[in-house]
Amino acid sequence: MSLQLYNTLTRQKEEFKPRDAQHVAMYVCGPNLYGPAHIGHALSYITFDVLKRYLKFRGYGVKHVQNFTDIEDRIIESAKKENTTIEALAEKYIARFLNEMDSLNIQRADVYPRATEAIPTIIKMTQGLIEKGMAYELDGDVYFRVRADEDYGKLSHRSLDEMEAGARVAVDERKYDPMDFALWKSSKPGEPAWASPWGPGRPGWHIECSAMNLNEHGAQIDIHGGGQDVLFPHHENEIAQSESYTGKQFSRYWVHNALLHLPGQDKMTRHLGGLVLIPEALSRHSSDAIRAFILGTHYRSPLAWTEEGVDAAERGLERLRAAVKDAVASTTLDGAADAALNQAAAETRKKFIAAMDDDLNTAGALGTLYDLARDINRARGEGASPQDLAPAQATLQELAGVLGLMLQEPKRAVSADESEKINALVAERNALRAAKKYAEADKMRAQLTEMGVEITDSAQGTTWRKVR
RNA sequence: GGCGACGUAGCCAAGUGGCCAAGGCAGAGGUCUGCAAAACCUUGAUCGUGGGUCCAAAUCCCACCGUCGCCUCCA
Repeated sequence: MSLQLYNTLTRQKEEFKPRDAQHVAMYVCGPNLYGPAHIGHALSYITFDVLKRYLKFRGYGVKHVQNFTDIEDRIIESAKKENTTIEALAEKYIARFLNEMDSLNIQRADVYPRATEAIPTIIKMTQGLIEKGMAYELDGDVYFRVRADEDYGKLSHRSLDEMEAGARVAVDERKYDPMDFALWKSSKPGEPAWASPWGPGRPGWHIECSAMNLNEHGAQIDIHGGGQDVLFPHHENEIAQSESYTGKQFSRYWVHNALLHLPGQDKMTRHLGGLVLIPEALSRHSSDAIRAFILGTHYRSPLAWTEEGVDAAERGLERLRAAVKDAVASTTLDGAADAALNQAAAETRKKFIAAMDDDLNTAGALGTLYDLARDINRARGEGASPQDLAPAQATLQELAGVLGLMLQEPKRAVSADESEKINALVAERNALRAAKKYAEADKMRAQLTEMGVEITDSAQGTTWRKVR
């Protein structure tokens, strides 16, 4: 079997075949930089991070391009509100965005082009579209002529007539068709502007992605991704522009993730409010837990963000983390038991791949990891040595890594002073235990718990960690 | 109005024609441990409702009920 991906263009799962058998050109729509990212963005970028990790796991080289939209009406608005420039605003949110994505263990894209750096290509494409009769100028604005594009609507599967019947947008009477959209917008005095054949202006919202794709990937790409909310009009318009300009099929596969919302509310999006920002989420949960929570549901199903849900994912993760810890027994399994464990690991790998091949069934894939974790933990209980467990543990760690899970104990930073103090208290308690003064020892446990220190006694001694 | 999705155990969620309907959380009982924690073992569902097709349906078809997304800026 090979990877099957749901393609929005054809509305079905298709076998994934990149143009080049070895390399995949992937473009994922990046954020508009008018404000901070939220966990809805996290969901989308985690989804495509897993897609990329899986493609690499399957042996492909991947060139991943993700844009930053750093010029757009809302950015101008936000800059005005914050009394700063669009450049400064963009820099601020780019730094913050990259930092937050790193915290979520999302691998960085290979290139992060910015709309403002693609202006020459944008102008070139706009001009080319005018020359082909696919676009027209009106008082310094340039519009794409949707009626000239015979397959306009093929991605979102709607016809112009249908859309116009239900249109909720105010109609600009100057345009040939109400659905014609701006490639170039003339700017008003005081607004950021670039020189163009049509006078000073700025790019429309959709053309930048077409231009950046052309710059970074060329005319054709394999995968174009984004949230379902940008399917229409953004991606529809991107196809229209790019294919009209190059005369070639733009992207072979279109992948869209469903949206995240809060219980009982609409999708999370910045202009509606009701946001959970990423630092807020990370202050309460590990990045593994956030990822496991998100990946526990298929990427094309909508997901309600709940603190309880993420907490549940965190508790489940503990078993996975326990499974990759060292064995302490000095004995070894007998040959049959050891072979059975290795067999279980091989089975897990197969099932994991089968699940991921099926349109990234991360929930199913995650399930196979829990099964393997149980096998490992059981073997450890039966006296497996570190050498016995190592191969299965390596498999678990590797497959978890495909989902971007690190399986490390979340630890709170502890100062040297504090550490010394805790060590002293733990030693004191152990002295009491050695003297069988258990009541007093338990009082000390309570005291440590009060301090946010969790202690664990075992035959090998007492370990502790700061949990809050 | 147009297009589309979904309804599986207390909660989350895989499975889309045929082995006992994955897995996680929570709950109950147990093993281990001075205690605790962890880990492990045991334990729960005729798959929204009503019809139909089929030797066989959670899985296909129809109807109904309910929830939701997109059609406007948005990951």
